[in-house]
Amino acid sequence: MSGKKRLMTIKDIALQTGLSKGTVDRVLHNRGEVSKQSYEKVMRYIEESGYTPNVHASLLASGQSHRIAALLPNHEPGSFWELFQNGLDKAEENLHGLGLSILRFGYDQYDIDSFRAACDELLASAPDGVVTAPLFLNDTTVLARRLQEAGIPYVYIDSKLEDDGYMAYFGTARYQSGYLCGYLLADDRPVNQAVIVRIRRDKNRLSDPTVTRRAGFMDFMLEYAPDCRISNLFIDPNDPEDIRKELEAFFDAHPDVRHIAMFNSRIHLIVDFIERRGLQDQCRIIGFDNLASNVEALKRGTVTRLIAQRPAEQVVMAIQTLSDKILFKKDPVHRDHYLPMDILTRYNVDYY
Amino acid sequence: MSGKKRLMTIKDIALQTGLSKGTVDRVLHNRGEVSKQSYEKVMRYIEESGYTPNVHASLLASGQSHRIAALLPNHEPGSFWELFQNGLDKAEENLHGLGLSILRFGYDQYDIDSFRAACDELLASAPDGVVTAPLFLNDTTVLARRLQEAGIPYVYIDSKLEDDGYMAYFGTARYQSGYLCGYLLADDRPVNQAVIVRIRRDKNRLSDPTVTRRAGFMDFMLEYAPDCRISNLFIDPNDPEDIRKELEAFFDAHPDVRHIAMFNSRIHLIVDFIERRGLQDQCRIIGFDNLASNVEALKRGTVTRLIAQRPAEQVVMAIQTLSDKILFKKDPVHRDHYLPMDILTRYNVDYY
DNA sequence: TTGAATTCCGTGCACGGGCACGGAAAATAT
DNA sequence: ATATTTTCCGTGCCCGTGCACGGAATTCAA
Repeated sequence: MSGKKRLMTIKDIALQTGLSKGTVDRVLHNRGEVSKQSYEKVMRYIEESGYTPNVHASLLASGQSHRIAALLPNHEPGSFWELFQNGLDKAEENLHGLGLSILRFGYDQYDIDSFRAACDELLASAPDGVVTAPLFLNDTTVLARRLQEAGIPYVYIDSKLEDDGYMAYFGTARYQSGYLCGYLLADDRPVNQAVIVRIRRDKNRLSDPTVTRRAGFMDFMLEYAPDCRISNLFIDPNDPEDIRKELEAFFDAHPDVRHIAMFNSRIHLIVDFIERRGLQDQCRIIGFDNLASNVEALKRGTVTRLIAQRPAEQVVMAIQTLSDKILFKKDPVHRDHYLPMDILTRYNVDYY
Repeated sequence: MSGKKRLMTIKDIALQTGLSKGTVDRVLHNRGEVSKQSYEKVMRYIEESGYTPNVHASLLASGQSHRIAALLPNHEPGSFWELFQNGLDKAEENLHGLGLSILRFGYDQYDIDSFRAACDELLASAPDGVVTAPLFLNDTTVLARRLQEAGIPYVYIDSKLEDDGYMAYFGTARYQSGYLCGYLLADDRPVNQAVIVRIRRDKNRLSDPTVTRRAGFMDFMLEYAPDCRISNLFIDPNDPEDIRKELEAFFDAHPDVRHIAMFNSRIHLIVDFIERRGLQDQCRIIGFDNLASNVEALKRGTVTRLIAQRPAEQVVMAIQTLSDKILFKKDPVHRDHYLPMDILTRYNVDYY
């Protein structure tokens, strides 16, 4: 039922080289206090015998439980960040029993002080690895520097900073996702008018992930439908009445617009209006991210396509990368990982 | 750097219950020779303390290296089955050092004798788990029975048999993928004529994975475009001349057909003809699976959409499931796993 | 030449759990 | 009552690696 092939051990190496396992161990871990000839004898034997240390024994002997910290915005139910929490849950399952646990640190994504507090908490907990999504650019840079100083590996998800110390990044290609959005919106048909619905922002210090998408979108349209008139419509996500009024005003003024795109995860905010006005069968509407409310609208047919970016998978892969590093000292082959942009329709969304 | 929180051990349980670790161990493994009251005392304590055995210690003490067998058709370069081999390679990385290895058994998918020989080889190697894609239905059933008798867990990928013994299945929903194919082909536009390109088969004993897809496709068309005339065109995949002739004859007879679908992975077989005839900009062509040659045609714009079914991921997840079972005795929560049907366009295919 | 510092290396315990062995206590037989 | 079986349980070694400790061999200083 189990393997006949007993793997090579440190003791075997010791026997073969005429040294003790203590010495072999010092060689394996570059811990010095070994003569040059002993060092080379061991190294040579290891090379040609292809010895691999037994992970279980190693972990058992050296490790207690390690901890990975996740620093993400608080996840209101049905929000974008909740999708990431699902990934955390899934990742935790796999870690269970490997002596790894996850510490979660949350903050209010609109309150920079709460973010700073969370950073302090995180550092105080002295984790063995960190996964985070950079929202506050400056303060995340500060955090990154402090993590580097402490020698704690950290992984970015969703978006990344260009500091030089992060171990890996998992996310999607922003520009290309906007380009794709244009492709799906136009869909090989002529488009004369389109509208982009945007969030009205007070100039806070948050990075705006949609600018790059918008750029990709505009470039596609420039190339494919240079004469298309593209309007920008601003709404307040927290004020349904404002949303209704803005949309109403817009569609009264532009009754022929049949193409709508939104570059954040809030496409669900406009479906109510669309359905009430009876536009759902005539409009082509593209949004991002598979929030429950977005998916509902997609299945009803009001939203035409959703572009999703595998948030849970980002988290799972990030944690996987960290645990490889922490437990097995394995470094990732690539640093930047651009995950697929999934195209969701009403007929395949159930399988995501 | 590492955890303060020392996890609970068997010794702790022994101390708390006033028994020895030997007894606790007997309880944990249902090995009998324990009085009812001792058994319950231990069980109760375990319940309320949430004890989890240390996987590493357990594996170190009990296990040598285990092996997982993969039984798949030989993978000619650029073929459908090569995508699965990529998954095997990826899975092998993760297993390295966990005391798990993969044994690969190949066979000629058109030669049932080679399949039988591979089965015998596989069984002779006495693996701890098996992953396979059922092509020869009857003979896979035989294999399944023999594996059950030997107590070896096995996982299906790509498609599954309805025997009761498999541990898990990873694949896509066939019918729905065909339905989706129809949706993408019609794409909210009226369709009067369409053609399905099929492989001319001699009646061999292979299961035909495309029948179910075809059913889904037809049902979609029936609902959405009941008046559409759908032709079936048969080609010999190994005879380029035959392909050319058949297509030519068809399009001479039906010059207005602009919608083409193919339910196997061979859509690349027809792109040559399409491009030579200059139809690429007028046709809507939907195919399956991201073979290199298919992806090329997609990026050139000849193929409109590809529906892919994550073959590598199927393998990775199957092996993951098996190793969880073998190493940690963890059973999968669900048995059947329907993976997403990815919609590939020229603008997102690079990220898969 | 002797003592001290340095370099190098072997021994042995620990990690947490699996499991064989043997022995004490209880139950049954004689 | 003792002998014999059965039931139950504790002890101790093993898995392969990490690492502290102490000691031998060598070098250097005096």
